[in-house]
Amino acid sequence: MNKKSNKKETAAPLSKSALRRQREREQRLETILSAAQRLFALDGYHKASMEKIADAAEVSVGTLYFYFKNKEDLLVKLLSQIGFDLRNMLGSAFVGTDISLAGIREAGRIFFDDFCPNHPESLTIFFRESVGQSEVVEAHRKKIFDKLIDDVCQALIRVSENQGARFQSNLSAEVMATSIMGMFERLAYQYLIWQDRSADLKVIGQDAIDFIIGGIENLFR
Amino acid sequence: MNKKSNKKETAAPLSKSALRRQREREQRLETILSAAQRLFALDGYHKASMEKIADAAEVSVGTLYFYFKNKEDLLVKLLSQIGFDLRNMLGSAFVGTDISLAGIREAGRIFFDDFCPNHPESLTIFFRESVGQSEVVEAHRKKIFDKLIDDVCQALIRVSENQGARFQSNLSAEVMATSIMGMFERLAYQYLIWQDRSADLKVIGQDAIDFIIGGIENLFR
Amino acid sequence: MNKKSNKKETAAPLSKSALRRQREREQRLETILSAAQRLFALDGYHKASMEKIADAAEVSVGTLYFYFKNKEDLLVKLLSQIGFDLRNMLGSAFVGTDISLAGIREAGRIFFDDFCPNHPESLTIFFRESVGQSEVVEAHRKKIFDKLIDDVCQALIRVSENQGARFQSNLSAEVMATSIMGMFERLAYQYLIWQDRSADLKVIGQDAIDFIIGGIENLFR
Amino acid sequence: MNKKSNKKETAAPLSKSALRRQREREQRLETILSAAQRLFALDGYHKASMEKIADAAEVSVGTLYFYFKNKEDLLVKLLSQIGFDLRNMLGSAFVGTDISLAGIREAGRIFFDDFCPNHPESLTIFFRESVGQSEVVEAHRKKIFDKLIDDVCQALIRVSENQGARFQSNLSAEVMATSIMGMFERLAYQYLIWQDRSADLKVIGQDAIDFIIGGIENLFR
DNA sequence: GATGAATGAGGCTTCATTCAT
DNA sequence: CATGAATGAAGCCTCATTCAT
Repeated sequence: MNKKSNKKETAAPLSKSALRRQREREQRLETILSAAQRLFALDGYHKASMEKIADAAEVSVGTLYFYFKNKEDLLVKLLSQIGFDLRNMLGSAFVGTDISLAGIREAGRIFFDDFCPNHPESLTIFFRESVGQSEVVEAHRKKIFDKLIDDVCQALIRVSENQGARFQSNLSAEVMATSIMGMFERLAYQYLIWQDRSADLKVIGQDAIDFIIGGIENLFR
Repeated sequence: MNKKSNKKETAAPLSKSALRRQREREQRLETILSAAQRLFALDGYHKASMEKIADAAEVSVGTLYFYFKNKEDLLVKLLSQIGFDLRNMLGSAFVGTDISLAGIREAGRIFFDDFCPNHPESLTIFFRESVGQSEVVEAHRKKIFDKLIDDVCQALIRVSENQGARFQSNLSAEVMATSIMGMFERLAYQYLIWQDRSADLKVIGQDAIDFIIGGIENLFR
Repeated sequence: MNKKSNKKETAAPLSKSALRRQREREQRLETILSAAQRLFALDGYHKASMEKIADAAEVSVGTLYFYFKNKEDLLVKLLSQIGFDLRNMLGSAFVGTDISLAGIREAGRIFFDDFCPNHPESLTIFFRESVGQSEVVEAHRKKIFDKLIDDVCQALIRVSENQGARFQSNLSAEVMATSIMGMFERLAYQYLIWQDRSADLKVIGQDAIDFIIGGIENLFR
Repeated sequence: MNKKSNKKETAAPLSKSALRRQREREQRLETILSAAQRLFALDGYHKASMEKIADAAEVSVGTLYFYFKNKEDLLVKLLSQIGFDLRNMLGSAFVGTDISLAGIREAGRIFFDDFCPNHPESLTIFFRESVGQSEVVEAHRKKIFDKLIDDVCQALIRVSENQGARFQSNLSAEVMATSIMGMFERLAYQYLIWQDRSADLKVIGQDAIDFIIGGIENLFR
């Protein structure tokens, strides 16, 4: 690739116009990602053509390819953003998990009461539109899942240590964490993507969390 | 090829040749479905072109369209078959669920110990390749999920009645059932589709089931 | 049209490059239509594949679909052009029709002496290749025929008014106009499309016009 | 190899069963032609697949190919039948044409009052569905048109001889005959195929015939 | 004679990607 | 940097025709 080295990049503090340009650049990137997110969620990844996305973002197709290597890259970037948002929201909650499992409770509440109603498109893309699209995308999904699972896992291990309890097997924590992610996933798919029962999501989340708490306690010996 | 037979012995509703033809028809249909399943799981739904499927099934493209309306129909039929198999395996176990929750345990064991190692392609199609492909396919996935969830739900309700217990909310049973399906799904995805840790699946299943049992009991009042 | 409002449009007269681009666009469109006309007339609508047309127009298949929605649209656009040309040629003649029926004579002369020898392909498409291809195309053919018939009809009504004559029935003018179109059509089909007797077309046209004139006068009471 | 055995021709009177078989054969052929006519007129030549025709005729596709060489042959045979019917109806009328032009009048009446309302499908096929389908079909259409035109032509020549009149040019008779066919064609297309104004057809026919009569007389010197 | 499953060439169309302006 | 016209590979699907039973 023929990157023409910009002399000004290496230079000192960015000039005013350079700053503005960078800001504009980031705004435009955001606009595109946002348009893509909307269309992917609405029409599906395949039916959302690059031209439609360009139209929705009010840029030309060429511009799309200036900001993203290809369509797959667009999805991957979107996925990264979603993954970041998810982890951002849930992460801090999990970190606060102690003997009382309050962190787990809080994380569940945040997911069902905050994230689901406010970011249905993100979840649609993460749980539906990015599934089985290509090896690269799958690898990214896996990475995100692994991180989220790991977050939960760490929380569970901390709990067990605090309680002086031991897991049934050395896989238990991981299995539990994975299970919890699976629950979140399918409940969101069922009650948000397939049906729109966002009104019930609070109750659903409550039940789900109680289910989890019980499950966790049962795996301690 | 043992098709030499006495013509004069035919005396039934369907003639011998008609029977044979029907048998051949079903066999061919099975062959195609099987080839499609293999390719969908291996290459992915989109990369598996109708021509490749025809080649794999050793028939012509036209024949594919003689047996199936279009590519989507092929996937739907495959999905129905998978749904049927899944329900068939798990259904009877759930039915045997009583106070002891033995049926739930058994169903989990069957899924992780029997189904997962023996039908990885089916699960790949059900959990990955059929996701987000079209409205029609999604409708079919939903129907299958709904049935499986309902099976679990019925089992849970039976347990609660036997125990004289009550659910926390009137959604509890449904939420638990959905959660259980989500656990199965993600665990299979994680440990069978993304990694191949089928060797660990027994332990994983065990942990998962214990998690479930604990969760259930916690939702009884 | 889904064109995003171009700042340039509102701003000022189109820039030089924009003008050139538009000119090129129209030229290319013309090139494609012309190639399609040639192939439709020569090979027939069905045998003229989009690929052949692309080759003949020296563009790629994709370009065809950039300018036309689909093959049918290509035919429809072609038809519109032909309809426009026909009406343009005949229209002014009919308008000049007075008591002497000179306009009718002139229109006939123009059709047989000018249009037929110079636009045989147009007539082949209008009278042969666009027949019975689809509901949409038929609708367009009907619209063109209706307009042409109406042109003749108006001329006839004007004559009758000038002569103070009345038509036998209130349908008479329409029937005559339709008949005249039918004559033109079949004569062109017979002596231009099926046989190439363009040399005789002058005489044929003369006879046809005399036939018409006599016919018209007989319908006046 | 489609050679019908010649034995029957040379052999003695046909046996009872042979007669029956031949009758059945002809009936079946008629059934197929009738089904094809219906479907061609309704769905169009291309959209009417051989399978649909077979279904409509309640035979198998294979049987279609026993009675007709291919789809084109089916259309050609249909066309021949239609051509025969048309000529049969109009022919005798034209033959009776004398100084009074009564035969012409009668032929017009028969076409508009009898044929049009009773055989709309035949006309749809002759005037629309068989147009521009292939060289072979076009050749057959031309042959039919040529014969019909010739019938009219002979009648016109007879009239001229009876009247001791002469045509303007040596093409005049042919041109007039062709024009008359064109009128019939377009009027049927306009008022029967495109619109259904069969109720007006009587009046339309009357006007058309008067137009013709006037036209003819004008071409005599 | 009749059947209908099987064939496969060929058509239309889509759309991610490129590149000259 | 932005544009959008142009590309062309690749996919799905149709359907006239054949042939073993």
